[in-house]
Amino acid sequence: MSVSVRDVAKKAGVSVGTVSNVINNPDKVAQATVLKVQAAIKGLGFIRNDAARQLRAGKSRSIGLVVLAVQNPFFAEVARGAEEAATDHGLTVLFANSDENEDRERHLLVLFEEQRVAGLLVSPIASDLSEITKISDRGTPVVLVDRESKDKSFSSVSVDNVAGGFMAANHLVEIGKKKTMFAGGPMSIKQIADRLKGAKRATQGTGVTLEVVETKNLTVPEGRALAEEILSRPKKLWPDGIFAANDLLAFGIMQVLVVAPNVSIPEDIALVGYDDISYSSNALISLTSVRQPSLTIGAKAVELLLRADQNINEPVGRQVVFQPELVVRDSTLPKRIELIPLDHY
Amino acid sequence: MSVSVRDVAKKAGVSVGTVSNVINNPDKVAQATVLKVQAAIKGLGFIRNDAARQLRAGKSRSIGLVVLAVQNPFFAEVARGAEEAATDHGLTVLFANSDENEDRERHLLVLFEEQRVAGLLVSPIASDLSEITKISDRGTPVVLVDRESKDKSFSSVSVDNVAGGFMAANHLVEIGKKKTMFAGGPMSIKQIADRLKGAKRATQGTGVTLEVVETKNLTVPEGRALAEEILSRPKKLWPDGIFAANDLLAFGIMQVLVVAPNVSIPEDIALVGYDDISYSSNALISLTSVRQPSLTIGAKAVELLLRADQNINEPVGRQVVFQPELVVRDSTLPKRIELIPLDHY
DNA sequence: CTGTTAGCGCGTTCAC
DNA sequence: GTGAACGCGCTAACAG
Repeated sequence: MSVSVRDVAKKAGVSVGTVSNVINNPDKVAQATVLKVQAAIKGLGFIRNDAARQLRAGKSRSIGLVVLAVQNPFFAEVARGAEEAATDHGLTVLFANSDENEDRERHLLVLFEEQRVAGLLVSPIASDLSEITKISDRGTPVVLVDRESKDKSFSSVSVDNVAGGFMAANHLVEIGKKKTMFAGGPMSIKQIADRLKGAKRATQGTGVTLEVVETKNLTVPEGRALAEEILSRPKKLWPDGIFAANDLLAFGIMQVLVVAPNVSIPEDIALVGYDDISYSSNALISLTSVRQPSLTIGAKAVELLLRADQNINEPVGRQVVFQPELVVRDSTLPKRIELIPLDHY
Repeated sequence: MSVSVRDVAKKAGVSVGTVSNVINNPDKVAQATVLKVQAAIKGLGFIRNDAARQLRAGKSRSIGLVVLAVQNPFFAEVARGAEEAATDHGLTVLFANSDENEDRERHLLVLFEEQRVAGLLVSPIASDLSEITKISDRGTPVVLVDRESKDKSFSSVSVDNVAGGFMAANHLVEIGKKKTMFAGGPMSIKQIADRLKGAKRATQGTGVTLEVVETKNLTVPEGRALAEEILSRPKKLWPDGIFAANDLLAFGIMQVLVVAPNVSIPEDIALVGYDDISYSSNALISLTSVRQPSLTIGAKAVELLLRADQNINEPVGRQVVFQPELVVRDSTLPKRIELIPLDHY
């Protein structure tokens, strides 16, 4: 089979203990011996067996990340952030996709627990956290991502969607819009409902109206259908500012409005999206959007994980809630300093 | 620490061997004993230690996938395909991101090799495959993804970019276009150069001209700039069909053409993209594009991996080259049966 | 059918 | 600064 420390020891003419020390505590070994052993390692192509190492250590140096969908740009960035933070601590992040499937999620959690990962970052599907509670009780630190833990039994990192909704709608108010619209749905998704709540708060008592349109989903075609419905109304019933609950929806709306002969963005209708996915800055009319600090979320989650690890006796988790940020672009404010477009793909 | 088979054995009043058999060979154990042991496992919250299991087995049940960028929709789908195929064989896929960074790639490969993964799927950055050759020589099966192995020493799964380029350009010829344009770059990327080669082959000898514009990159802004350059020409110098080397570039072109007052798509200018990313079907004018069978690529890669595993003595790898597929939409053919839009995000 | 036991490859004692 | 021996948790082989 593959070469082991014993083979290396034999070739270098030393004992296995010395080989181990060369790898893990080079300071404790004479320089000449170190070189001899390293040469043997290279020559034999020795790769240490992590299973054996873990078995001895009792823990691995990887952390598991279970997300709903890797293709979602938000989670992709969270993963990136987590990866960077983990690397700083000598850890590696292993991704897995739950695909919004509870069985898959369960399976992956077991898998990671069997691997005795140093910690688990989870954006859970189910509202029922009992499985995850058990894992945590058994000693694997868990941090919830993009979701708060009601009973504070876990640490969590999330974003304030009410604040994000407020920012978006408030921006429309500030640029002088009077008849605004919130578009998004389904309202059963807590994040969406929160964004609406924020929007209502921003318009309340300002004399600005807020028409609420609940959509079936948050896709481009849905946005396009909505925009067509709006254009079919008499012009006096048009909103003058639309807050779409995510960027895809906003793109759909924009596509239709851009080619309509008698509408201009943002003069007639201003448009705000949510998520700030990379396409936002690349749209024909660059889209004002609410940006979630996804990289930071990932990094913070890792940090909480490590903290939990050191300080197991901490009775309750820390709930970190980030504030989103409004990124103003042409769809609400035409005259501005040109930003350098992001080169994503 | 965590509960072990010994604890379970004690609680169930049996020996560790029996516990192991209950987990791995339930048929060999009396029904009553099985139930007793399972109850103990549940009661104690026993989770088997995979490190120990692997140490014994010599191999893990996961396969490693190293891609250039998870956020790239193409790789995201390859990953999905690999995941599904792996699941069918009781394996799990662990992703990691090389981020187009050679050091990171090297690091990840070592990590996976230390884990003694059952196999490795890699879309390598460097043209130098010597590192990967070493890994393969040491016994970990490797399959190259989206890249052919020149010397046939590995198995690989890739897509025929020449054929894809041919399809795209040939489609423009078939719908009666006479002055076509290829846009894309840099040509140092082999995939792009191949697409151009195919496009040339399709136009050659047909009387249709092919103007080649090498772009700096494949982004939306680059496409927009190109479209503006075209519009600034006298109309007689406009191309009547454009083949963009990827969808993002095509979107940029489309955005500008759509709002230009004196151009209509596809009558004046038809547009073909490449990759068929999910946004393609959602564009204002849905985009004709060349689709790579990304799911299938991932699945096939896993299959080759398993085959290599069984049949180590096979001297050379199998090179599987898939043919892409042209998906015709409104940007080249306005009147067609309406397709149901994809609901991605 | 069940119990006992020997390693898998490594890191970590301790003696030297 | 070095080497020999033990054990992490599990599985497989064999003995009962």
